[in-house]
Amino acid sequence: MAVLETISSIGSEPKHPIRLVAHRTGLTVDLIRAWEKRYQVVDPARSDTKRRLYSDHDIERLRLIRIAKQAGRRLADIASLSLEDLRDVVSEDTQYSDRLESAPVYPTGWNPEGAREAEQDLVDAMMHAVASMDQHAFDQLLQEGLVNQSVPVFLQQTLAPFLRELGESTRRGELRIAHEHLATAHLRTFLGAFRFRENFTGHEPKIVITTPTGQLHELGALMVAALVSVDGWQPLYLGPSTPADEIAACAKQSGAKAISLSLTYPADDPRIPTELTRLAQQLDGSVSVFVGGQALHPHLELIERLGIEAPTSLDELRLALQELRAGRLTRNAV
Amino acid sequence: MAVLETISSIGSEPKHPIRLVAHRTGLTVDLIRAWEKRYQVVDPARSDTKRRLYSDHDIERLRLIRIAKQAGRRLADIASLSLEDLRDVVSEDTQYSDRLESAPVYPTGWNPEGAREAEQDLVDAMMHAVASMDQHAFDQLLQEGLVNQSVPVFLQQTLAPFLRELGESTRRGELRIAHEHLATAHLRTFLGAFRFRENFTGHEPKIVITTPTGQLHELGALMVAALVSVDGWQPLYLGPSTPADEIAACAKQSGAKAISLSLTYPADDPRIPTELTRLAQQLDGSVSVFVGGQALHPHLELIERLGIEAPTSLDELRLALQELRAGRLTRNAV
DNA sequence: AATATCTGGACAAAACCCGGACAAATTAGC
DNA sequence: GCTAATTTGTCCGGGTTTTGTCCAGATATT
Repeated sequence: MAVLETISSIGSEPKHPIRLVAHRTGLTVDLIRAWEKRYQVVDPARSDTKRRLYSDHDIERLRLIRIAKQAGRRLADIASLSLEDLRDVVSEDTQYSDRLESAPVYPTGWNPEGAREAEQDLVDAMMHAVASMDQHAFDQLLQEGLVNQSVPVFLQQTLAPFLRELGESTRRGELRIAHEHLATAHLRTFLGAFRFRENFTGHEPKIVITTPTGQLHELGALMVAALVSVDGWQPLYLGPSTPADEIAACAKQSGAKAISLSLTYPADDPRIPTELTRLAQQLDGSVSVFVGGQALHPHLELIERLGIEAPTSLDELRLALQELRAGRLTRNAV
Repeated sequence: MAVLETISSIGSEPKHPIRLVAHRTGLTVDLIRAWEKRYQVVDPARSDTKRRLYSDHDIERLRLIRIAKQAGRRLADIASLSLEDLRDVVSEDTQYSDRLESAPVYPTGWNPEGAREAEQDLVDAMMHAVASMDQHAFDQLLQEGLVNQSVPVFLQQTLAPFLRELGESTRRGELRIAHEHLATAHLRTFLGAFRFRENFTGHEPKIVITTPTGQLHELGALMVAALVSVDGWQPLYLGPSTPADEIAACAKQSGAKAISLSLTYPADDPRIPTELTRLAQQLDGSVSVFVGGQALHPHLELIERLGIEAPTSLDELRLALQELRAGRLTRNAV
C-alpha cells in the first residue's frame, strides 16, 4: 500500500486538517467524522494531540464516496471498498454500465523502488498496445495507470511522457499516422470522461479551456480540464480552435474567473499573437488568462506584455489557480 | 488488484438499493414498487431490515421493460418475460421505430406523433441548455434521452435533429460559435463514451471509422461508431481528417472488414475525390467502404464508380453492415 | 480570548416499507 | 361514438431504518 508515495510529491503523506478536507470534498466536518464513527470510511492519522490528519488518498476516497452516494449507493455498501473498487463503482454509476473484467494486462507487480521504472513500463506497454492497434489493452492500461496514481500524477508522470513518445515515434516513422490517430482519438474520449468522475455542486468557479484559432491539438487543453476539475474548478471546455472573440464571449456569459489556452502546434502561426491580443483587449480584470504548451515560447514577450500568465508546468498552473481561487473568494466575501 | 468481481460483477448478487435503481433506470421509486406489487416484474432480495436489494439483472430488466413500454407495450404483456425475450421484444420494437406506422404490435392509442413531440421537446431543452451554457443540464438531458430510447433511436431521432438545429441556429446568429463549440466538445465526449457501454468479446468484426483529410467534423463519424458498436461491431475510431493511405493501412493491420467515412463539410474540398480514389486503390475486395454525410452528394458518381457504398441513412448503413456481417461470416467459414 | 477540533450522544430529516386510494389515460363493451 | 371497466402513474399516512446535523463539555491552536 505504501507504494507510490515515494514518487508523488502530492502523495499520501498525512497532512491535511479536517476543514480543508471538508472544503475540498464538499462535505461538512461533522459528516466526515460521522462517517468515520459509523462505518470507518477513512482512518486518518492523528497528530500528537489527537487531531485528524488526512492524506490525499483519504480525500480522494471521500470524494468518490460522495459521488457514489449521489448515485444512490448506501454508505454501508461502499464504506469498506478499496480505492480501486470505489473508482470502479463510481465509474459504473456515473457512466452507464462499464466493465473491466479481464485480468489487468499490466504485468509485473511493482515494488517501491521500481516505481519510476514501473511508470516507464506502463508507457512502454501503452506504446505497444497502440502499435498493435489493441484498443482494449490500451484502455486497460490507462485505467490501470489511473487506479494506481492520483489524477495529477497520472497526467504528468504517465500521460505526458506517453504523448511525447508517441509524437516522436510517429515523427521517426516507427509508427504510422494511423496509430497516432487511433491513440489520440481514444485519449480524447478517455480524458473527456474525466469530468464525470468529479462531483460538482454547481458552486465551483468556472474556467474556460480551449485552444486559439489554428491550434488543432486539443489533448493538452483536455489534460488541463481534467486536472483543474480535480481541484474544484468547473471547466467549460470548448474544444480546439476557438476564435478570441468567442472565448471572451464565453467567459463573459458564464462568469468564468479564468481562461486557459493550450498552444502546441504550429508555433509560428501568425494568428497566435493576433488572437492573444484580441482576447486580452476584450477582458477586464476579473478574468485571469493562462497559456501553456511548447508553442508559446516564441511569444513570451507579447504574453508578458498582455498580462497573461504562462506557468511552466501543470503543477505551476495548478498552484496558480488554487491561489487565484482563494484570493478571489476572499475578495468576493469583502 | 485481483478480485473486483465482487462489486462490479455482471452477475446477480443482490446489492443495489431502490434509489440507485431508480437513478439508473429513470423510473420513480414508487413506480418500481408498484410494478412489483401488481405484476411481480422483479422480485428483489431483502436486507435484514426488509429493504429491497436489486441485482444487476433486475436493473437491466427494468430498463428493458421501460423501453418496451415506451414503445407501446402493455405491462401485463411483458412483465413475466425472461431477459432474453425482453431483449428480443425491445430490439424488434426499435427496428420498426422510425418506419411502418401501422405495425400490428402497437395498441390503438399509440401515436408516433406524441413521441415525436416528446423528442422535439427534448431537443428544445437541449438547445436551451446550450444557449445558457449549462453543461450540467445538457448532460442530464442527454442521459435522459438515452434512458428513454434505445441507442439507435436516440441517435437518429434526437441527436441528429439537435445537431441540425444547432448548426442552423449558429448560422442564423442566434447562438455564438462559442455555444456550438461547447456543445460539440461535450458531445464528443458523450459519444466517445458509448464504446465502453458495450461488452466486447474480442471476436467482433472490426470497422475503421474516420473522416478523410480536410473533413474536420467528427460527430457524424462518432455517431456511426456508437451505432455499430451496438450491433456487435468493434469500431476502430481514428478521429477526423485521416489520410487515405493511413486509413488503408489501419484496415490492413487490424484486419477490418469495413470502413466508414463521414463527409460533412466542406463539400467542395478538392481533396475528397483524390482521397477516395486513393483509398479505393489500396483496398482489395475483403474490405467494404461506406460513406455518409451531406457532403457526399457532389461526388456520387465517383463513389459509385469506385464501388463505394453510400447508404442514405444511419438505418440503411446499419442494415448493410448486418448483411455484410452475416455474409462475411459464412464466407469465412467456407 | 477567539477559533478549531475532539468525543459522545441526541435529535431531526430523509429514505424506505406497506397498504390503500385516486385521477388520468387506455381499453372494452355496447 | 359513448359509457364502463381496466390499467397505470402518483400520492398519502403511519411506522421503521438510515443518515445528516447539532449540542456540550473538554482540549488545542492561533
